Amino acid sequence: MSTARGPEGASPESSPLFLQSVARTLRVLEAFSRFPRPLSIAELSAAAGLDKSAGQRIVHTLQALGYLERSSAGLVPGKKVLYRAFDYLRMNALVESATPVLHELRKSVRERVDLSLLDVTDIVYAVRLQSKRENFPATLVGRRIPTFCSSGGRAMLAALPEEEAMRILQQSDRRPLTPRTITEIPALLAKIAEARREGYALALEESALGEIVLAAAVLDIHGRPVAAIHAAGSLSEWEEETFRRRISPLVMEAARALSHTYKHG
Amino acid sequence: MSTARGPEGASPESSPLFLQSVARTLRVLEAFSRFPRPLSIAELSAAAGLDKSAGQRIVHTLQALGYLERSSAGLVPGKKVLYRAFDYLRMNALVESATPVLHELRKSVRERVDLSLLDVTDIVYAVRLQSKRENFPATLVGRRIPTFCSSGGRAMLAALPEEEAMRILQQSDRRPLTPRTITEIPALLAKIAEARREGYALALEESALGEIVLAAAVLDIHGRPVAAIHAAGSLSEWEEETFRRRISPLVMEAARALSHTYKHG
DNA sequence: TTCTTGCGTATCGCTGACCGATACGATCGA
DNA sequence: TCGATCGTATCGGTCAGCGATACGCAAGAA
Repeated sequence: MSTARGPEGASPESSPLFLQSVARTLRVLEAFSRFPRPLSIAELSAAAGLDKSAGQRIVHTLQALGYLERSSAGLVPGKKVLYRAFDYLRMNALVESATPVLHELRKSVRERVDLSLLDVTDIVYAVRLQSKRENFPATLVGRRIPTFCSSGGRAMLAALPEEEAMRILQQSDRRPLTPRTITEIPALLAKIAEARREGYALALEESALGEIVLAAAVLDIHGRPVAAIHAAGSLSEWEEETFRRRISPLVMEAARALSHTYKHG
Repeated sequence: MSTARGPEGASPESSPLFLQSVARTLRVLEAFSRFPRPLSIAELSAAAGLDKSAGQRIVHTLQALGYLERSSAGLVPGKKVLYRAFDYLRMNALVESATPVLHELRKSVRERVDLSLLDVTDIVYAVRLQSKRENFPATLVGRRIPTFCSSGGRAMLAALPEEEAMRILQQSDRRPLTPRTITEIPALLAKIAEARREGYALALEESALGEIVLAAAVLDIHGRPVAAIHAAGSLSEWEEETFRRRISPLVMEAARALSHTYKHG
């Protein structure tokens, strides 16, 4: 997100090894993240900070390669991006071993269960086993939400050295996703401390209204958090206390089964 | 795959608008498709047809941008590729409207159901609702299998003008995936004709042993096939005739519900 | 130990791939 | 009939990127 860096090192972007042509290419594809609709060449160029000519060339090439497609309303991402996601998922040993565990968990909790991966200030959903009808983007693999306001994110922050968790909180864009999103650092630290104490984290309507989510961190062989297992229920069907009591042991057990096994990175 | 082209036009790769730097970048990311394991800079460079220096620069940049990550055993795809897949899926109106339909279908057939998208000689799975334990890569979104030997692919070929279907068959790399894969053009044409007649296509152990798959095509507003809905069962539990009789009406109904609605392209 | 091989990393002068200004035709609404 | 905005195409200048080269390190063989 931000270009802000710690005081320590030279940024990778200023290295002579950093190719602006590569960065430009990816900025074009990333435009759809901010503007999720068919875009014209001009819009893509503007979103990527390019002039019309540069945009035209990059779009032409990406289209020829299948990373962009023309729809009636403009350019959209191409099917090739799905192939690349497949490459990611199939090579990820954690995703592989988590899949049967999640299915098992899904059977016992009978609610939506997810596996998310930690990516500093965000978490990404890598496996999702949904239950009921929900709003569409929220059910997709690749979906990203802020670490600070997700149960899984906070479960992982709780497993990090405090100073490191603090740094991530400070880097985060802490705009609330719902009226109930906790955004103040002290309150977040309290929730993280609670997660450390209990072994799981809970989020009440912090990323979607009406939703209660509980998560536990998956640790790698060095004890560092790499992923989290979530279980999500509806507040129309669950009391907070019942949810905690019934679901947390199952989620923690699933997370423990995956922890300390692989190097995961 | 092949660079072979029809006689008609200048290839997009020879256009002055085609940027080799963009193509090189993507060739690096595509290396994992052929070599699904952590790769060194040297291996990535070789796989992408680059010398060491060019590879070093591109890898450095992709890593800085989060499209490559370092694992203990080498470089692997980065989480950013998942974000791009999310952009694809959330913008795809067909995927969106198919999701509830697939859930409904899943409930009535109680077997794995998928939505696949046509990409000329391949089909890509875009939504997957699995049932039992299966081999891992076969359950992932983004997975690609040849059009000619998948039930969904053949259902879509049946909805194309014959000459166009023929051209796709001829372009295809028709190496068998299992001993039971049908690879001869006349036999394939017969299966396609059957699909056209029945309204659905069937594949018996053609992409995975022990698996019976049945699919129907989803048509866009112009009547062109854009996707297919699959239902997959195990031969240890199903007779072919029972499967056809019980499953085909449900799959065809689901495909019909999605057809002719959106422009889809 | 010493040599070798392969790795990641870093440097640097040359050059052609790419830049961006420019122009043209089509489409669409006002 | 305009003007705005789109996609498309052209072209000479130049700097981003090329690739040869070299260095340090780690692992394995001799």
